[in-house]
Amino acid sequence: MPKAKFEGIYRSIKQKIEAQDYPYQSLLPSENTLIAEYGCSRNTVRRALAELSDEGYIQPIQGKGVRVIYQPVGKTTFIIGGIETFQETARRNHLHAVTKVTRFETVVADEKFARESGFAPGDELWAVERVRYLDGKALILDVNYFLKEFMPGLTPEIAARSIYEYIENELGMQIVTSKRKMTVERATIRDEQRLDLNGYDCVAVITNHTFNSDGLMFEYTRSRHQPDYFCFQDTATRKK
Amino acid sequence: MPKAKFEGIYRSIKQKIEAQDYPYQSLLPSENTLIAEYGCSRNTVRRALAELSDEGYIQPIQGKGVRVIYQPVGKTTFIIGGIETFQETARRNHLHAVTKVTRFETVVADEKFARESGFAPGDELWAVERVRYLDGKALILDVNYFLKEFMPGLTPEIAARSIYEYIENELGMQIVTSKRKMTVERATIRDEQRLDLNGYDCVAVITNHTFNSDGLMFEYTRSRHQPDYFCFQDTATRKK
DNA sequence: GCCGATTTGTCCGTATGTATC
DNA sequence: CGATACATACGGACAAATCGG
Repeated sequence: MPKAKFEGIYRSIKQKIEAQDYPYQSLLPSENTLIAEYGCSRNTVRRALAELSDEGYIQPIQGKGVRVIYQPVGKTTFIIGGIETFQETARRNHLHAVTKVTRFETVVADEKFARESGFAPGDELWAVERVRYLDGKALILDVNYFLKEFMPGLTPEIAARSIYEYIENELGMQIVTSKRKMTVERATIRDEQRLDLNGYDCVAVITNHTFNSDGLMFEYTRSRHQPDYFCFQDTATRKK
Repeated sequence: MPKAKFEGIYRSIKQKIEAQDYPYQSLLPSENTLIAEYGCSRNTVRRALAELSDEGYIQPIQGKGVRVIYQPVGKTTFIIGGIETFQETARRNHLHAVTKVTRFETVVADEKFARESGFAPGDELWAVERVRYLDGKALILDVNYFLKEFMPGLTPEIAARSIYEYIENELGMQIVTSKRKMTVERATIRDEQRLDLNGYDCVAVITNHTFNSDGLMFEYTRSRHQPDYFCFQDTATRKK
């Protein structure tokens, strides 16, 4: 059940677009029509539309209407967008997921690592290395660093299950913002040892800074992906 | 000069954050303070803040304030984010850019290509292949398809300069939304012929669907990047 | 633990500007 | 030119979260 009104409207319209009830290239009902339909103010409708516009579902055209630009994606694509846990991603793609913890220890950030990661020198961190398997193939090598102070009770067993679930359900901490960088790097010896590289000499690397609901960075992660199952989606809008 | 009021406020605050006038981890002045400072309504301030939040500059905390989570990026990073022309990217990174057109012809979308690209079967398209050089190294192989009907006057000379400039300045057409997919693919024979791969056997591939201000898809592009200078940035916020 | 002040989150109604047809 | 549709802006109201006394 959506808490906010605009969210319900957002979901309703989104669903109709995905069901192609509002088909690709068609114009949505006008804002005034939607106001009448949902019994709300103009601002509330516009808020829902803004969200859909951000996600690349629609594009408003001043004086004309709101065009649907959503097209259903091919079912084979493996999407790593938004902030999603490994488990969520696996489930959505109907794949069997296994996680193996290959390192679990405490480290202290030195000057150099602080600059790289964004932590402060002297911060005590959990260093966790995990290999992710999908359908028996080792595809992702994750190296996470967590501020120890925020999760003193972390264990290898939790790391093998889902750290995010632990953070959100056990600790009641909310993950809000995630800043990511995507690059391609040559595979290291360690990549070759840990991953099924399938002949590739490169990996896709996602570097991640995660902030909790207090605006504090508590996680720094580098994920190294075997290229076959890696896909990253994005929508950008150009500033006027 | 910003047309809209909220945009001026957005830029002002953004600048202060980048100058670390509002430093990392600090709280912004409260909305009421900003209202007084900029002489505007609450909605207008909030609109500016929403934009900054989307871009990962700030994170609002209900009941507490708005935390700055922006940290200046290292100067070596080469960012290909937003919708930016090749020239804009080169200029921002102080690199000398050259473009060579290696293919320029008309094609008609068949059934298969229509499914891949999102064009309609039978659409007449410009097919343009270009190699991008930065500081003398061939780093990017672009293959663009444009709806011919929208740009009948396209020439190889324009393609060698800047097609986006032509579209926006000459044709007065506005580019609004761009949907992108990022993957990593094994380098092809053609990649090896055209690019300075520096020993890599992979390329980063960005697949792009571009919509104009009428919400019509008029461009489909696949850009193949040599890994060394490739970086893609993104900010995600988790839904409640 | 409670209360009140502060701060952000949501929603409403209205007015005016601008682009399209 | 007028009607319609989206864009911007204002002001007000109440809810929800935080924090200090």
